[in-house]
Amino acid sequence: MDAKAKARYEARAAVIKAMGHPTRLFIVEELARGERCVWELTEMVGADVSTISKHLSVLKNVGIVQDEKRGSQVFYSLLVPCVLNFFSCVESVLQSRAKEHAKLTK
Amino acid sequence: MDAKAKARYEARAAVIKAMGHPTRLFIVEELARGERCVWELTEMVGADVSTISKHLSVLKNVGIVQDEKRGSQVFYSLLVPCVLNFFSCVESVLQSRAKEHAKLTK
DNA sequence: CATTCATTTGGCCATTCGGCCAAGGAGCCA
DNA sequence: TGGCTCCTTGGCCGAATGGCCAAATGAATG
Repeated sequence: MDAKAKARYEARAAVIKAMGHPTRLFIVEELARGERCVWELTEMVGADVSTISKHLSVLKNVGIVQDEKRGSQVFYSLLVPCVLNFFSCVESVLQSRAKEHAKLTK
Repeated sequence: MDAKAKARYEARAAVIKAMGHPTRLFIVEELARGERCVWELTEMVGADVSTISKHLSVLKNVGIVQDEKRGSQVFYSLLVPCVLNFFSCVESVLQSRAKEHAKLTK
């Protein structure tokens, strides 16, 4: 694996990694329903505002969401909806794992 | 978000998180071509065998790959091929980011 | 049964992550 | 202007991650 290939895998991994956190996963799913401002998400998640803000900046930095300031509020929205496709695949991974587990405990 | 919902997001995030590492991403892509034993992957990646072995166990624990011992070697294979769908979406995230960047530097 | 080869596991260390709190803008309204 | 609300940033700290080396395990072969 040369340096160029390595950089490509790192860029890809960064995007996926950004989704690899329960709170950020929740945020992405919620933004799929429509734009939300920071305190709305904060209320839903039940964490500190600063925590949510940092999660949002992670998602923004990799290009999954975008922000728009309107008045005193900042509204976030999903920039790349195809990330939602992850969910169905993840579910099938979880199911296949459940199946494996059942097999082992048979 | 109640405890049950939280647990569901954690389980999902764990699967995605397992993909969120350049080396593991490479391994998944390579296993999509067919089964590989540990040292083959080790050679391709160019890291320590123990490192690769640990990456493989991460992927195995979340149910993305499976292992099969044959003789003195352990062959890994992709259990849930739909994870490959991630790649095209990740590419479009990267492209949308590139586009944003171009807009900013205009 | 000793040895060798393929892999996993444990330990250690540096780095990153994720959470909260506190402080710092930025816009709005009196 | 002063004070409010909304959000971001910096700092701190405990926990998790990722890498290597060294040691343990397990199978195959002499």
